[in-house]
Amino acid sequence: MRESLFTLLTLSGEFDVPAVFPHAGGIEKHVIEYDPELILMDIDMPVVNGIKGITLARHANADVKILMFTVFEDEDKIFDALSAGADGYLLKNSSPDRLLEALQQLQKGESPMTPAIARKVLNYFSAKKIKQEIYQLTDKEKEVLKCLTEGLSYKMIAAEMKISIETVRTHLKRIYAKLHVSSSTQAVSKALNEKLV
Amino acid sequence: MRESLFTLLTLSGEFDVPAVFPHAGGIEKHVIEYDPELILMDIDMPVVNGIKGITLARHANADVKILMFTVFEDEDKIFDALSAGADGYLLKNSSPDRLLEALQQLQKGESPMTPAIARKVLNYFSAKKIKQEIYQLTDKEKEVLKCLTEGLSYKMIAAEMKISIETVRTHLKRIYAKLHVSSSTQAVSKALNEKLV
DNA sequence: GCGTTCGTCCCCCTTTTATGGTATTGAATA
DNA sequence: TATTCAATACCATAAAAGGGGGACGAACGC
Repeated sequence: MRESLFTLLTLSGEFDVPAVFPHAGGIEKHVIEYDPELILMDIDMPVVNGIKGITLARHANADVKILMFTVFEDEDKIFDALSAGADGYLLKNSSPDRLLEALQQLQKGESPMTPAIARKVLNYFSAKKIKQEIYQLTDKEKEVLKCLTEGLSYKMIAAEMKISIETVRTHLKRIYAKLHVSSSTQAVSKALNEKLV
Repeated sequence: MRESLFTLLTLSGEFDVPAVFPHAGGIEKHVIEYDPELILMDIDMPVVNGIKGITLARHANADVKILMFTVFEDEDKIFDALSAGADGYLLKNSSPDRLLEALQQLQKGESPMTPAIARKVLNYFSAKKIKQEIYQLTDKEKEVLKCLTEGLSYKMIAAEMKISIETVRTHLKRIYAKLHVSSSTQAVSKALNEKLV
């Protein structure tokens, strides 16, 4: 795989491949030594995996463009890679032309992504509004929950909403019951993770 | 613009364009009437804009695929559109071929995105790790904070980490000081919003 | 060797939350 | 009209969290 990528990129005449490695071990040194513009990174590698590799490479050079080129399309790995600072994410079933195009886009500061990956990323933004309904929170309950996620205490929520603290309590009880939680942190966590507010 | 898109799509022989509208007014009715598989949507339109249009269209048909095709590339509009449930986001400077390809990808359930848009979306994920450093949380503190964001009580965190509850309390005190907060909900809120864990 | 940070643990005391009740009002609705 | 439900409010008690302090060993750097 590494061989054929090296050949592809070199023969394209567009890129110069100064080095190729079987894993991300010592990547910090390598990045400093070769000072590449782009890095093509797999995820599942021995010694140091690609996710960790991103972090390490970023540490050595904050500007180097890193393209994930891997077979993994499970959300965990994608989000881990993107969170670690990957600049693009292409699945290995992409065509050689697409890969070359992606590398050029990276040079322009853009972020090439396989549409299937983009799909998962977008789901992160939209999937929320659906769940919002299933808990059947009333408007007031949502308002209280929103205050809670902003870190307000019962007392502050009461002042903010101009209601008694006892009412805040009552709302919270019902919110907890509806969300099936039993503490403010759980409620905030659920609210933020599922974008209920 | 609408004319030429209609012509392009029709002549491609791949798509059938049942209707074209100058704005998103009455889109719910239109969606129900024509029951389209795909919708190509602009943002800046009179009467009802494209963002609102997404919400309305989704309301009429939760499964219809919506592709934003617009000149806007400011983050607000992008995130509003994606949050509202857009399935893809192409800039109008894309080639006709790219547009046709994008529509086909939509049919497959994928999410075509102009790499420049993807860039902004990715920034959302990675911009965080920067902040993660400024609070200078230690590894243990991060671990405690993570547990807290998962809704665990002090007692449960202590059990989970196999340390005394007093140690948990100490960690929390230091975390609160570093994050400049004074309650668990504030800490969880900050941690989740700024992706500290 | 000395200071610092980290991780660990303990005490005391106050405030806040959580849980379980009960109850009144008004609006919507069957 | 009777019923349901959302929103309001109160009480009591138990549990949890927050804020102040102090202590100690290990690791690290200077």
